Amino acid sequence: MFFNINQTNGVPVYEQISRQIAFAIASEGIAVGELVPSVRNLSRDLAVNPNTVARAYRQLQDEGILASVRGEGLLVTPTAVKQCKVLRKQLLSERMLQVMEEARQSHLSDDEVAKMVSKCLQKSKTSFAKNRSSL
Amino acid sequence: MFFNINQTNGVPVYEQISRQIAFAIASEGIAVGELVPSVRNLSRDLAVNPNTVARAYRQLQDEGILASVRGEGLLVTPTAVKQCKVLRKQLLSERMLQVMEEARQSHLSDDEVAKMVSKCLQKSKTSFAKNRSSL
Amino acid sequence: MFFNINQTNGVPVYEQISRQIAFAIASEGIAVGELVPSVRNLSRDLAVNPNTVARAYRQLQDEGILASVRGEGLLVTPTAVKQCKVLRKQLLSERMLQVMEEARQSHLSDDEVAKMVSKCLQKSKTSFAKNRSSL
Amino acid sequence: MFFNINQTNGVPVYEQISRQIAFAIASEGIAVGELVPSVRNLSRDLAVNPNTVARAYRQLQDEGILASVRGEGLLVTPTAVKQCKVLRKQLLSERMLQVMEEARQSHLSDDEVAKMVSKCLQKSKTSFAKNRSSL
DNA sequence: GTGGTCTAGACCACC
DNA sequence: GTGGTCTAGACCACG
Repeated sequence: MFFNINQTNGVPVYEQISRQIAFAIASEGIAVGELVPSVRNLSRDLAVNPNTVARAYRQLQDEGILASVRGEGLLVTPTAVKQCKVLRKQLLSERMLQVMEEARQSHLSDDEVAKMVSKCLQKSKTSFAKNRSSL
Repeated sequence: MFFNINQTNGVPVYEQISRQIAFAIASEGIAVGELVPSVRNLSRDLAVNPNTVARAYRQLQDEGILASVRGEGLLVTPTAVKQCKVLRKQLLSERMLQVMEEARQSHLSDDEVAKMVSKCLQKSKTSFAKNRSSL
Repeated sequence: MFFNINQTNGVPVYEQISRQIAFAIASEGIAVGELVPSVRNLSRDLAVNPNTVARAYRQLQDEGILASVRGEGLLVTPTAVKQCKVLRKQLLSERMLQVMEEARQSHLSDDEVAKMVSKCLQKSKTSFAKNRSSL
Repeated sequence: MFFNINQTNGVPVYEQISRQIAFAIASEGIAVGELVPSVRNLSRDLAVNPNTVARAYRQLQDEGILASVRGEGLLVTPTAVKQCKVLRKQLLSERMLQVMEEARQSHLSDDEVAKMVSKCLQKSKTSFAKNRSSL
């Protein structure tokens, strides 16, 4: 599993965590019935406070994506994959739409917007490939 | 001028304002040498606390985009258009890249990402047209 | 408003708080559109940590019962009364049923259970009256 | 003997066990001098960690309700029935009173509370009958 | 070892 | 002043 926490982009850390966990479940990087990393381990790996991880996990529990097993840990519920796939699409397209609308408001021409989009798409592809190969 | 303030999307209101002022300047919706709306008026129009507008203006002054004229108000500096055009590109592509990278991280396929992008682009176009016509 | 926090009965404090806020809304002790007590004030009054109150409030926000207004506080949403009335019935009857089932399991006779119930009902009535008059 | 363990209602499992053992003794479902089920057997039957059963038994030993016989197991002490009857009444009426007080605090009218009580009583009766017949 | 709750206190953003 | 986030660390319950 690979996490990418950015402490300075304004997005709450707990939100980044819960989101990335959900994405991992959606893409079946974490299987149903499996335990997610323990609060303590993950907090150590990400160098964040355990409470922050706990909050992310609590959020996922509230959504029925994780369930706690006493003394064991938190496991992925049977319905989680479906939920996470929906969630992923929602979250991403929500943000994407926001950006696109801001682009429109900026009075850039259609062409310029389109150009910027394809540039960013391309850039993200290469940066993603780079991160991937560095694992 | 048309502003689009969203009180609930997490983006600070003062930043939405300063950004949209800057975009308006970039697209020459507000001309160099012209006065921007007074804090009082704008805050009334946007149904926002005057301090919030004042803060947005202060930020633009700090960046040299606006300058105060005693007893008159705030006017757009000669260098503002250039600065705002740069700023606009920076801000937009920064956010756009962020979103695209998140899309990559979500393990959606290139196709799915591309489809989502074009959908959002399209959607933003229509919603923008709608808002525009309703002015 | 009167709160009754019990630090030692096993029920999480944040849960007691959110529940009692919800009950207050259900009985219209706090009106729609009104602000609930500030985190800092309530935490001081109840002698609990502000984070504990914040957690209770966050839970109510997640349920759509409260909504935050930046720089102002948290207010009761228009749909809250309805939701809280439903919630109240749910929470109470859930607990009540649990107790009744435990009573059954204890192999007490119907008569003995009924007697115990009416005794407790009576007792709660007088204790409630007492608390009420002592306000 | 029939146990009814609920892993998810917040009540510690070991307490559910010790309580139900005590109730069984109170109603003479387990006779004085008899051995209670072995930790190993009971933990298997209840699908619970042996430590959890051991803890429940330890608690009952501490209260003098069970006593260990080397090489044999744990037996019900002569004073147990009396103690358990007292305990049962205490535990049940304590919880029941708690619920009733919460009902009062919720500002439901006497009538509504009474209605809810009788409903739950009824419901518990039928659910108990059902469980009983399914043994 | 696991998660859950709570405290104390810092810092930020907004009004 | 308001809520929101995060850290640090304690204690509990459970396995």
